[in-house]
Amino acid sequence: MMVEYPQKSTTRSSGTKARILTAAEHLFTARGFAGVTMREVARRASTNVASAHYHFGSKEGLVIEMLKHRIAPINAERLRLLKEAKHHSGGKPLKPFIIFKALLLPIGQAATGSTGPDSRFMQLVGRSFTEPASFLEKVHRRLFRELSDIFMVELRRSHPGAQEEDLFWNLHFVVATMLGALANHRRLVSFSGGLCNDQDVDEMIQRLIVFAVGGFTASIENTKAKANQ
Amino acid sequence: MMVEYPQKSTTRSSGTKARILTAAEHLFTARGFAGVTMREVARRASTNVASAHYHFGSKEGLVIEMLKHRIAPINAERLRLLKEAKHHSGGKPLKPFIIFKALLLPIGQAATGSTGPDSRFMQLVGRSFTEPASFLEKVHRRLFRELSDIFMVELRRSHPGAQEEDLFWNLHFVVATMLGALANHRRLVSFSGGLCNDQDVDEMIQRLIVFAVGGFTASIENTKAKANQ
DNA sequence: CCTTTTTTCAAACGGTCGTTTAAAAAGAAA
DNA sequence: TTTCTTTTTAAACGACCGTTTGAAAAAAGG
Repeated sequence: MMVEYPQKSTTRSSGTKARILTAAEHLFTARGFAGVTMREVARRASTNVASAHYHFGSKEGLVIEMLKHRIAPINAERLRLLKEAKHHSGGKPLKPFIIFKALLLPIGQAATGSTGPDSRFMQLVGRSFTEPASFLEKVHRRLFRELSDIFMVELRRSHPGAQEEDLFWNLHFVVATMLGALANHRRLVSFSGGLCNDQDVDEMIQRLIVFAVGGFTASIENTKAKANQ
Repeated sequence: MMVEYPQKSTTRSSGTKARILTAAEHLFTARGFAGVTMREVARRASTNVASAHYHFGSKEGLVIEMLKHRIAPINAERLRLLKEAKHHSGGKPLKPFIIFKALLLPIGQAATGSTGPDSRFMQLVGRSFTEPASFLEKVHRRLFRELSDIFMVELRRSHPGAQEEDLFWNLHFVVATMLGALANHRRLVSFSGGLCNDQDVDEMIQRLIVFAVGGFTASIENTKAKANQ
């Protein structure tokens, strides 16, 4: 599913800026940031390179703005689900299952559009983390730092006896599982000989949540057991 | 830890080929495949671009040969550990903990060299999976297809009642966790405010194994419970 | 209408890319 | 040494990169 990028406010431009963003999303998803040229983006958007630079300043600017447009709504939905869960919990600590559902469900929703599942978008997010471009680190910090802090608060509340360090490690593993699973989805299809397909995104997310909660809980329990012995 | 690449057999060359491989490993690790030029590799290896093309044919050839040199020994060690475990099990199915230890320990060993831990190499492997370059897919199939098949055999033996599909999904998640955790290790250090460091690779692998086994087991049990209800 | 601002465009700029050429240097075999 | 093969080198090739220029077109304000 490729989203449409609506105009921010009342500008005079036609849909050129939005077309460039959509084209960039398709191309960067397929071939990475370094593997796509501004000329290709412009051609796919039925415009020219100068127009792309006029709207985004630079190639970096285009990449950053596209990632923001895609990731920000997902993170907003994550925080909304978390707040909703807290509202229904009556002040009690949330269960890990609820916390990680809030973290993982929205990315599945984002990948399930009106035209069916689009695993390419999931690859895009996963890849944005492993691409070595240094300017991406700043974007990630801006986009995910606050999210990480808020989820850590809930994890602390739900595991009062746990070490801070353990919570960080295991949240890291959960995020790693999510990113790795999304980014390398095609390998599963290939190695399973087609037995596992990539059409049912919901199924994948459900499996992912179960795995993440299981790993997280097992790891926390393991450390607790070691401390008690 | 950057390995030294010994000469394959009795060639007339001096260490140029080995120096190019080492230089390529450093640079590709730091900035990705598309982000490094042949000229940079040659300069770091104290030679010139024509020499690199003479030894490796093309930039793709250099990337492929470097990955092979690094990954093949790791996979050999994985198979050795698995065979050793089978030898000690007396014909009984291996426990998931033993299976995943064989899968995950060797990558930790590879990242712990004489000069201390080198998380850059872990990033390299993780990145090689998310880089969009299509020629990498062929390399991965060659390097990991057999490994995947062999580990699947052991997982089937240890989970006789489990669905084939579930085993594939959860092996995928384990590998995804490993790759994601390795590739994005720096984020953990950053988001934990330095509380979790990246110096103790052994600790990381131990935590990874516990998480992986926990997630795998929980997911298999979950499906079994659903089937029985 | 005319003026002013925003948006689009073809063309070009300076640079760097992966790769190749052709000749010199080095090494092995005799 | 002479001959033959392998390795190294400087220089160049053609293509493409991100970005900029300057002017035309379009839209908005009066």
